[in-house]
Amino acid sequence: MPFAPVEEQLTYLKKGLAELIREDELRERLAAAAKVHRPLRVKAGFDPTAPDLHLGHTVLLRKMKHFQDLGHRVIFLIGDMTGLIGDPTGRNITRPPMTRDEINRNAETYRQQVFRILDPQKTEIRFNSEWLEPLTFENVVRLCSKYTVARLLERDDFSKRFKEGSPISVHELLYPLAQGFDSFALECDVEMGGTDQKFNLLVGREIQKDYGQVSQIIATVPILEGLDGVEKMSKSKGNYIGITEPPKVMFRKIMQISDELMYRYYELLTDLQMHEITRLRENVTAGLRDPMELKMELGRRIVADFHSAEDADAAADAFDREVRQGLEPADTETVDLPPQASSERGIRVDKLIALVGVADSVTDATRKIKAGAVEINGAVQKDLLLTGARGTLVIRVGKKWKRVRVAG
RNA sequence: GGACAGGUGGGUGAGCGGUUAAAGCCAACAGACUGUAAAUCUGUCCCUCCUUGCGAGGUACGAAGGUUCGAAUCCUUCCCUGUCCA
Repeated sequence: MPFAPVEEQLTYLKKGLAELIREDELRERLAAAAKVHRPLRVKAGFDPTAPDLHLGHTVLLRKMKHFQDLGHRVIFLIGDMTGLIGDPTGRNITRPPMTRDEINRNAETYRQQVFRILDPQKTEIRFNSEWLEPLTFENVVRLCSKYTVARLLERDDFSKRFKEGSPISVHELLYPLAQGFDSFALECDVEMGGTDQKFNLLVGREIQKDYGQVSQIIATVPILEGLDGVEKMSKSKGNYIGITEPPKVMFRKIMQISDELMYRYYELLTDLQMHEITRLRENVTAGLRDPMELKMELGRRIVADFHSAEDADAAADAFDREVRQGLEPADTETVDLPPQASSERGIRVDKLIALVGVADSVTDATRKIKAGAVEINGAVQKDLLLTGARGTLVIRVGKKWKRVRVAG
C-alpha cells in the first residue's frame, strides 16, 4: 500500500498532539520511509502490572491508531523488565518481580483490550525483558555511563523530590535509561507517550544517538483528566472509566463529569473536530443546547466505541430511569435471604444489607439505617429489625439496589 | 562510621502519659437541593455483638519488647526515611 503524501500524513498525525519533537525530522523520516516503502516503527510502552486500560490510555491508543491508519507499524511494548522499577512517580518501591505466567496473562489481557482500538495486523507486541534481561552488568554500566546524574535530576519529578528531601532510589534513575535502551533495541522511529513521559522519551533520543542510531521523534499526547476534572485519570485514584466496564457504568461515570470537563472529553476521546466542539460550547452558552443532552450524547459515543450502539442506547435509557427518575434498575440482582440475617424476632436489616453487599460492613449498615439511607419496598427503613416480611424485598441504599427473596 | 530529625487512619496532618477510635483539611459514602453535572447545606466515615445505648467488647498510631493503675505519647532494641559530617 502506498503511503499518503507526506504533508497529508503530517497534518493527520499532528491533530490532537500535545507536542511533536521535532516536526521537520518527522517530515524527513516520512519522506524517506515513503521512498523505500518502509513503514515507520512507532513505539509506546505500557506497564505490565496494570492491564486494565481506561479512557486515559485510549487518548494515546487512538493516536497510535492514526499512525496505523497511514500504514505505519505500531509497537506495543510491555515493560515487564522496567516494571520492576515502576515509573518513578514518587513511590519509592521496587515491585516484586512478576512471574512469566503473570506477565503472559497480563499481556493477554492487553491484547484483548488494545485491539478494540489498534489494528492487530499492524501491531507488534513486545516485552522489554527480551533485551534487558540478557544485558550483562558490564552493559548496564556502559549504558549508565552515557548519561549524567545532573541530567537525570533535571526530570521534574526527581528534582522536586530531591529538593524537598524525599527519597529517590538509585534504581529509579535507571528507568529513563532502560526506556531509552528499548528505543535503541527496537530501532524506533517514533516514540509516543503522555506529556508526562516527555523526559523519558527525550532520554531515548540521546541514548539512541550514543549508540549510533538516528534519534527517534517523540510525539506526546495530552493527559486526560479523571472524573474529578483535576487529577489525571488513573486507576489508583479511582477517577477512571475502564474500557471494559459495562455500558451502564461507563455511561453513568461520563454523566458524572462536570460540564466543563465534557468538552475536554469530546476533544480527546471522540473524532469530532475542534471547531465543532467549540460550536457546541457556544450553543450551550447561548442557551440553544442543553448541556445534559450533550453529555448524554458524549456518553453514547463513548459507550458505542467500546461496546455497541445498542448498548449505548440501553445505557442511556437506564440512566434516565435510574438516575433521573430514581427508579429501580431493570437488572437488579435477586438473592436469597442469607440465613445469618434472620433471628427469631425477624430480619436483622443491618446484617442483611451488609451480607448482601449494599453496605460495607454491619457497622456501616447500622449507620446507614439510622441515617435514613435505607429503603425497603419504597419505604424508609429506620428500624434494625424487620418483621412480617414475605415475598421479595426491594432494598435500596443510595444508588445500590438489591432484591432479596424471603422464604415463606 | 558519626550527629541530628522523622515514621500517625484512603491521602495530608495535629496530638507528645489518662477526658484520644485519635483535631482540621481532602477524598469517600449517605441525605437535602438540582429533570446531567458542578456548587451549596447536613450527617457519616476501623470491626463485631446485642437489650440500638452519648451501650459492650475487640483491633489500631513502623516492628518487637519494657516502664506505668493507664502509652500514639516515656525507655530499649530493631527496621525504614531525610539532612549534615566523614
